[in-house]
Amino acid sequence: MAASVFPGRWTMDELMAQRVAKLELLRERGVDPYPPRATRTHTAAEVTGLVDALPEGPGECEGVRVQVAGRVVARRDMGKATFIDLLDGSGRIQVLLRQNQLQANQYDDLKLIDLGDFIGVTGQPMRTRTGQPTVGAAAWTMLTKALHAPPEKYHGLADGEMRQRHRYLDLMSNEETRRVFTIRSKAISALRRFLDARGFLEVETPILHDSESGAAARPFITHFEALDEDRVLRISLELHLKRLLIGGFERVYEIGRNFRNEGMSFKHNPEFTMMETYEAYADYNTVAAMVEEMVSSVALEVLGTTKVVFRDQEIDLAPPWRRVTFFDAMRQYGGPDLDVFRDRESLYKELVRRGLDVSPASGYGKLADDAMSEYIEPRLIQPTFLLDYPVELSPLAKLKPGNPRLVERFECFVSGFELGNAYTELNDPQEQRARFDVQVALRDEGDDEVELLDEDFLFALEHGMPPTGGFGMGIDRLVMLLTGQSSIREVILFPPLKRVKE
RNA sequence: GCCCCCGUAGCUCAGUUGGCAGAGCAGGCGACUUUUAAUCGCGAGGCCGAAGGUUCGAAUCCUUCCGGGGGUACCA
Repeated sequence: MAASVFPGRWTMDELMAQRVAKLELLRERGVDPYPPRATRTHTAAEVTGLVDALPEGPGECEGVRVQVAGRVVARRDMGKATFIDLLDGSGRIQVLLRQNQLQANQYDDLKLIDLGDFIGVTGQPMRTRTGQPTVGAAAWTMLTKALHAPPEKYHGLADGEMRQRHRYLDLMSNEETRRVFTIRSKAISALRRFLDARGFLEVETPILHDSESGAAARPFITHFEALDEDRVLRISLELHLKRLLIGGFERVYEIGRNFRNEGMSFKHNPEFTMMETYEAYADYNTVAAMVEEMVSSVALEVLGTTKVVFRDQEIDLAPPWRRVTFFDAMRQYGGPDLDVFRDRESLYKELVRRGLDVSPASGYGKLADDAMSEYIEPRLIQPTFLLDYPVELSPLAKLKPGNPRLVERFECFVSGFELGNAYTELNDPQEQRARFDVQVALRDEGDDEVELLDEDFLFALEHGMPPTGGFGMGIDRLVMLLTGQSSIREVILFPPLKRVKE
């Protein structure tokens, strides 16, 4: 019995038809099922607070009248009394509607209320026999009529595709989903407070870039009609933020979306939220101290503890975090000794001998990175700074004094994945140009995972950037850690999905 | 890109070696003035993701496609 209500858009099924009939009945009586505003004097949590102040046992808040509003999420019809659970932004509150306490036809009209509707209720806070905080209703009003039934009330919405495609249904039916995204929001606020309190200035730099820069990744390409030029969506915030240090800002940060046109996995999403910080007169040691304090204090503020559970392992984010060098960790975890395999050819042969699937086009840096991913990364469960990377892997970081093979760089790892990345930033423009040239040469040899030369950035750098410590952190991954979610898609409200084809 | 798994009522899920399509929740009708996954009674609800094929007979077996998940490759 499918009739089209809105041709070309929906097909009305029986359940929807019943709801539309109720809506039309309301309109026939002159009741607007979508009134322009509602008055609310108390949230669900505030009513609960009032009732908690009552003495033990059943009772009422004498002389107190409240107005609450929310979505109808459960309903228990008892004959001449009906219980309705309302959900608002603060939580649930039970409403008790009794026939002899309501005006005129209001009790009979309860049949016009369906699960999923928003209603407002005026009444007296009370505690029931079973101890449940409740609003004893004197009147109710329809605030918004819902035309579709909500998901199953006990199990919620379980289908993974629907949870992502229709996140609002997931949010309205799953408490855990609301918790995850509340924590996400609070964590980002806490990061801002932490950095603001340290004198960092939050800035916004362009998302549309002339060319990809600041990282090695395939970009999304778009077209700028007014200029008739192609642009790429940024893959990194780095080079613009450094320009601001050159301009004289001493501490800046940006929290924003990066876009990398690459694969998706439990820890990769094509658009992801990155936070980068740059601090003048700091180096990677200063940054490491800040990072461990920042992450642990955010956890403490948002969760009340520095201990989190991720993939069945308890992780303590409290400082100090372990520090180990790239070369030492490689030896410790049974990888190739990079002091022995010092050039591309020997390292390549060694990795092949060890059975790693490596590309003959890769440079030394990429090979070292491959070995790191194999031997080190999965082993770093508790928070760890991996220090001092091969120079070939890090064209934007400053050389480590006394060792021309290494740069002052760390990545921090938790639960076997990378959380952040920091450099003592390279500020020698001639050295920077030479490093870019090496990258270009690598690209010419077939390694396409290299950074592009950015002439405008080099011009800026030639004007002088103070000694600087820079840091980047994947916010989505931080939220995964804080919420215990093992898939990045669970911490992104609207992850990308394929179009549904007819 | 490749491999594996999944898709059944609005939602959550059963469905045996191929033999008439099932339950709970939601929704409808009825009973019930302190329930809270309310309870009880009666009815209703389906193109079994789509299209082909095998078969007397397909939700079930085969092929292709669509969508999702997991792995892997690629990728900071």
